[in-house]
Amino acid sequence: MRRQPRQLRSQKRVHQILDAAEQLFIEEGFTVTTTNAIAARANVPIGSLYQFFPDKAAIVQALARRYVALLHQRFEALQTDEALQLPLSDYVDQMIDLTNQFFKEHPGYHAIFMQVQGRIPELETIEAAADAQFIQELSAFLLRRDASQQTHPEAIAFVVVKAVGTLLWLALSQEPAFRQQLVAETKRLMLTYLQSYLPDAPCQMPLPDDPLED
Amino acid sequence: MRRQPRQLRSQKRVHQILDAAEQLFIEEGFTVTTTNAIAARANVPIGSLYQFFPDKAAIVQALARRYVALLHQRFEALQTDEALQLPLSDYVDQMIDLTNQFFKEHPGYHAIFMQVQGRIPELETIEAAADAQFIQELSAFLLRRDASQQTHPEAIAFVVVKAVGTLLWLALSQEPAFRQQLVAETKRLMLTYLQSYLPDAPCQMPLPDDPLED
Amino acid sequence: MRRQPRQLRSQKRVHQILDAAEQLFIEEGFTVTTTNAIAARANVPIGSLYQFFPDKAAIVQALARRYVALLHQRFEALQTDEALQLPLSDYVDQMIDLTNQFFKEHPGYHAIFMQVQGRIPELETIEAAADAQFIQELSAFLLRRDASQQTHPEAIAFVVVKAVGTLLWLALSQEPAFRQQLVAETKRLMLTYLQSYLPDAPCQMPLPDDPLED
Amino acid sequence: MRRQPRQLRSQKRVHQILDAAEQLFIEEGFTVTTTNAIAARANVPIGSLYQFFPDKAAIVQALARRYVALLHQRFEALQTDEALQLPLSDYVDQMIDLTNQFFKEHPGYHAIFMQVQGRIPELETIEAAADAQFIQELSAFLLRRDASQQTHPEAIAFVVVKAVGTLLWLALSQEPAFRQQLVAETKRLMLTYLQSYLPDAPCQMPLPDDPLED
DNA sequence: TATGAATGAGACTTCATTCAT
DNA sequence: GATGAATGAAGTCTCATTCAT
Repeated sequence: MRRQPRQLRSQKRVHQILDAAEQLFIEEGFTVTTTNAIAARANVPIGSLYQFFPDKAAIVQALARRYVALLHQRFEALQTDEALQLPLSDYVDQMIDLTNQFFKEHPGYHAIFMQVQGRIPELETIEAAADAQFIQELSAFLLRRDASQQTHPEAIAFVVVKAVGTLLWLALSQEPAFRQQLVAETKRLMLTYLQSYLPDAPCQMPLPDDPLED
Repeated sequence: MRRQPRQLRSQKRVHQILDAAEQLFIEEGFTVTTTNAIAARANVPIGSLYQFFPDKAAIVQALARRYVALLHQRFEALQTDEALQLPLSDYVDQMIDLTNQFFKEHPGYHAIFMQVQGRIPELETIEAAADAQFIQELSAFLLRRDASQQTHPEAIAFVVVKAVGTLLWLALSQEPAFRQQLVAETKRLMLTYLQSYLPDAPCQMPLPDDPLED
Repeated sequence: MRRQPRQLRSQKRVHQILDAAEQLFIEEGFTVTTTNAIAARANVPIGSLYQFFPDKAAIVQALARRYVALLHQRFEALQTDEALQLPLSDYVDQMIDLTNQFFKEHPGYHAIFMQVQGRIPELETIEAAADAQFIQELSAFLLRRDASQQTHPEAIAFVVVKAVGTLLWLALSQEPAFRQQLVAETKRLMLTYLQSYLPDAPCQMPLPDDPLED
Repeated sequence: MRRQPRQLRSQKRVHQILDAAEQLFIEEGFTVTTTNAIAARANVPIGSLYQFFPDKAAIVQALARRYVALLHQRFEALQTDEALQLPLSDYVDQMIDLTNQFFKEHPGYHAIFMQVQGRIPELETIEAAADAQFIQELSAFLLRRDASQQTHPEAIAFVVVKAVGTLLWLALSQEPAFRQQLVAETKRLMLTYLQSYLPDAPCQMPLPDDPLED
């Protein structure tokens, strides 16, 4: 960002811009969305937009950071000492419900990261950093559950983070009934996988019972 | 396509164009790549390009169809009667090796489908049709292995197809050592998941042994 | 024309081309119509088209000449000795009915001459020559009716030819009822005008009675 | 228009663009004239041109509206109560002189309307509305002069408006001497025609005396 | 500091015409 | 002579960014 917005009005403007950009990126796509369109939707003069953001890329970056901070904040709440006591299936349930909820609330998250693929190096960096943090936390968590055998917790965490992310995101655009099935299957996918590494977990694996979802 | 290339030379030209487009889409991204750049890279006059493709979108579509046909052809070779006799772990190994191999050979596959997200409706259709076919075949295959309990094979197949696709694609851009771990973990992910539905398979799940990779 | 078509098939082709061009110029306009479209509509290879016509302009010119010859041929039939004996009102009636009929049969006539305005010098020449001939014949005809006073028959004939041409052409695209009124008014316009120069004509000028028209 | 030019400089720019377009349309024709050429002639960057006009068609439309407004303004000044007292021949003289003067000053008027025939629907609408207004005013005026017999003043007004428009426009491109004759003949054409509907006017119709013209 | 009109390189696409087959 | 694939100059229009006000 070009200028740190100290005044209240400025901070509001930055938020307006990011919200407008988010909407337009979702509705129209990143490339198609013009900076003038963002400014117009945000009710902010284009000149002011460029006072806060040096270029279009900076807007996506700020948006990405906002997403990452938000998701991370929610995710952290799950990696507590109490969570260590939960049955693995409960932990998986909560993690996936949390992620699913986040995607429902922020459909721009993946949309942006996918569309901008490889065109804004800084974005890759942000994504990589965010992933690294998730993976780091998740693998630490797994080690705390069972430090005995795991030789490569980063790969495991990577698989968990990315598979969950993708499946839940794709589920979003499916018919409601199918989407529920997909969410349930994602949970089962993760549970069976993690169970294979955490043998203390109970072996019974009931068929999913399609719990009601809002 | 505007004109069906009947002569040999024309068919070669169409391939040149698609190859050039593939390279550039991977190197630069879809939006940034210009039709003139594609024509230049293909050593084909821009006018000739437009004789075969009505617009830029048609090029990605042709590329997508080419990918889908190729991948499907390989995939089909796996869904044989003999494959039904294989241990599940061998089947999963082969499926994932095959997909991994395809992605290594055609790094444009996912790149294109991800980048063009939502901007070319026809492309969504092609992707949806391809997915539907994979999912259909995979779920039919799973049913033939064990028709007893499965209530929603489409959701299972969806999860398998999409998770494998994403993880292997992401693995591609990782360091070789880590990539090998990811491929192995993807196999384990799929195997534990499918085993939970096909209980006839043996329960022993050895730790991955990081096989050498080229 | 590049080559005189001697063979029967060639002559047929030239006609096909002109007919196709006529249709397309009327339907789409001169500029928008491509030579390839003309060839396609005429079921003639584009290469053959260019064997007969050196360029697009040559096609319009040939078309123009075809129109002019046809209209002139009809017009000549009116400038006879017997027509000299007719009451002026009958002569005007016939001339206007003839022109109206021609425009109905050949809606491309004016369409082409108006649209190409100033872009093909040769076309101007053709039009000027055609006009000159009409004006010449008409003024000769008027002189034969009454040579006593007329000092500038060319101006009179110009006014007659152009006013009739424009009004009937515009009438073509009006609602049938209004078009009939316009044709009748055009007759009255010409009759009153010519009567003022040919005083032997009867003075009674009945209101038009809207004769039925097909 | 895309943006209403509020500042004085912007309004000047719009006028520059319209003036440049007018010149080029007259000199080269509508289709041949490029938007870049218009911008260059107007000394305005092409981007600025597109700030005011969404596309090439919009430029002709604006031009057409400018013409129509101007001509109508002049024409209105003629349809006064005093004009009702004028001898018909004076009224016709003034109307035709006015139109002739307008065409001399704005040779683009008819040029544009004729060349664009049928390619820009909005232009047809503008022309039709303008014609309707002229015809409406003229027929109202004629009715006020003599309401007794006229059964279809719209057709009469149509004939007057279109015949005068065409003849004076064609006269423009003739040699001066012949042009004067044509203008005089146009007056006579109109006078004899209208006299046949307004019998109170004197019957004497002197031969035109070729008044000097600038 | 705030504004938004101005800028122009460059994208996509067309089509009259040629010429190798 | 007949064909139609090949050609590329040129047209329309966009949009990220600046800078005078």
